[in-house]
Amino acid sequence: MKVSDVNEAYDELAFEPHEEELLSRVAWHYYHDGLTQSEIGERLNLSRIKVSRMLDRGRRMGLIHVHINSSYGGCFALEARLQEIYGLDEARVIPAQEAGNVNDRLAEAASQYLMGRLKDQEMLAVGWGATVMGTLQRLARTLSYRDISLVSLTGGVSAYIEGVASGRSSQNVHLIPAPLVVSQESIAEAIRGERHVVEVMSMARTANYALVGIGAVADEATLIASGYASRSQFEIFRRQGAVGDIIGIFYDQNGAPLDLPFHKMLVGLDFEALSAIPQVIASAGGPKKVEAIRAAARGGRIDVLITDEPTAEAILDKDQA
Amino acid sequence: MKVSDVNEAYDELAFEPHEEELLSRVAWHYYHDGLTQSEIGERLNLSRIKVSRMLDRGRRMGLIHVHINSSYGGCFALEARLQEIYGLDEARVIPAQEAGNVNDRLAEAASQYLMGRLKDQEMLAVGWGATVMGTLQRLARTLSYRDISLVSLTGGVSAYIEGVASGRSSQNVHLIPAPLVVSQESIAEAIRGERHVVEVMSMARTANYALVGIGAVADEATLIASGYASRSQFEIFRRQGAVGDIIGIFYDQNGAPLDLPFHKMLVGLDFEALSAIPQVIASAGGPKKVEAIRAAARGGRIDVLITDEPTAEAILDKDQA
DNA sequence: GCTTTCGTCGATCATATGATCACGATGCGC
DNA sequence: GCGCATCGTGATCATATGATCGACGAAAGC
Repeated sequence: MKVSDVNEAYDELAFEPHEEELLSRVAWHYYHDGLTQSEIGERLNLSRIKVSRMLDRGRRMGLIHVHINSSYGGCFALEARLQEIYGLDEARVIPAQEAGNVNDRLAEAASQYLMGRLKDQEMLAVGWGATVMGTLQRLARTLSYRDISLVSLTGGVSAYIEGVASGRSSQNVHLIPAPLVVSQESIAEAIRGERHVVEVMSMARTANYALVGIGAVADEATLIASGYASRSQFEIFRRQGAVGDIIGIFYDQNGAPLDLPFHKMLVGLDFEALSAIPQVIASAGGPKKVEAIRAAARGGRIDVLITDEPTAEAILDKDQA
Repeated sequence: MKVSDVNEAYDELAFEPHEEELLSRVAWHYYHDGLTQSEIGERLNLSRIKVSRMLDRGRRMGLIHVHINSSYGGCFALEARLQEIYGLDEARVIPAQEAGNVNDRLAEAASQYLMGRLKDQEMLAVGWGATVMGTLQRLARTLSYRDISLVSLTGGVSAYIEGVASGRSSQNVHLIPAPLVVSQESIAEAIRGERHVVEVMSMARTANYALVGIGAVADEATLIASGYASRSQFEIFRRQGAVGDIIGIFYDQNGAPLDLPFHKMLVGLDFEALSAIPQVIASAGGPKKVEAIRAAARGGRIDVLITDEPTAEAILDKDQA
């Protein structure tokens, strides 16, 4: 009775500034002093439930702001927007940072992500690319302790996967024993018809996860550096509307695969098969890849994107319109 | 089994940057997205209890910072320090603000404080001063609805309390029917011996709260403005070490009352009687009063201090040494 | 090499929190 | 002036949280 009287009188005269003071005081006690809501209520002659409601209002009105004191802080908002706009299962954005190679840090992030996600008995299909290689190297230690199978999505993977797989029972590693690209369509067809290749490829279709890189249609592309394609080919691809590639398959700005002779010379899965894998994880970053990543995301080519902060911002900027 | 395996592998490679990322992510989900700890645990393959511990660590390490978006935000830290340093029961600091008279805002804060604190059947003793008057005016509406008794600590109060008390049953208001100061010691003694005065003063001793102002020993003092004292008297008080007054009693920088002839001409309670009241609430602010407030607080003359932000800062600055 | 100590883990339980409900007051429109 | 709607309140209960405990595993020391 007394208490309610007090509160009545209190509220009767409660105008805005006082309201704000009380709210701030409650918030201060709660967040700064670490008092419980009951303790605050006792002190300020408020019911516990009222304190709870005030805190709720304070949070919703933005009076109480929680800042995460970390370079990652700003990244999570980007992740949320990437997930929402492109319908991704998950996005990981690593903070901008001068020190350190971006690709190394992306590989690190990708391996962290996979380590937390891979369960025993599961199978990981890997594509082709520099970031994928880096990720696998970092994953090697974990994989060797665990019952995880590796399978390649394309040819040309053996070059870097063998070192990674060394020391572990080879029965869990299944590679397509061929290059990524061959010189003639007929040869590609022949290789794709090989029993062992067929087996590996059908196994790849059963993988739980696919880890792929995203390539830009730029002269610095790994495909060119490694001799699988030439600059003039890239120039042609670009004129046909190519903005990027995943496992050697070039796609347009909507993420739709192009109809290129080059694709017929690839040894590996096609987009349809790739999409059938439950979760396609792409790790890529850098200014040149912005358009390639955006198109892949828009086209639903990937389920999980791991990139860096400036790239994420650039991608989202383009979709503001 | 599987989950623990994952966690083991996870932690095995857990080095600092990854640690920070995970912590930030947990904090983001918790504070920004409003997920429960269990939900976060599911998503990130962590046990609920571990999420709880990470949040705890994040808070203690300062990774998670809660900001209260209000001008009051900075005041609470000052309040806490005032309470700690001077052993006050409570301190209230109102934010710095250009608009509005400081004394009005102090009176407002004091009345808010009292409204929240006064219970039915309780008695409030009031001293003399401009801020006290303002506070009572604001309290009037509340008091008239409630069973709160008013009593004066000194003479001279009737001048402003009558308007406040108008309309309510006078039986709850007990004033000393005399001026604050008289011209001769003998007159003061005579008044203090009057039956009615004795009664009111003994009633004042039983009050639950005392509300007083703090006066500076400066030419602008209300005591001078109202003709109770002269500038030359103040000059003498100052030379004797006076830094301020409460209910007409001047004290030195340690809050100890001085032995002045002036005190013998006062009609009201002395410091000893004042201190016997459970809670002495002082409301005062402004640059001139810094030293007066500080001395009163140091000397334990008051239990609750209501002041403004710049004054609180100035007071505390002086005690940094 | 074995033990000891430390730190971390998850299980359990007490507590803190917030969702829901029903009530009473206030203010509005008829 | 009288319902009616709306809001804010506290009571009750389900859930979320964090404190405590024992156990395990890793690193350090004998």
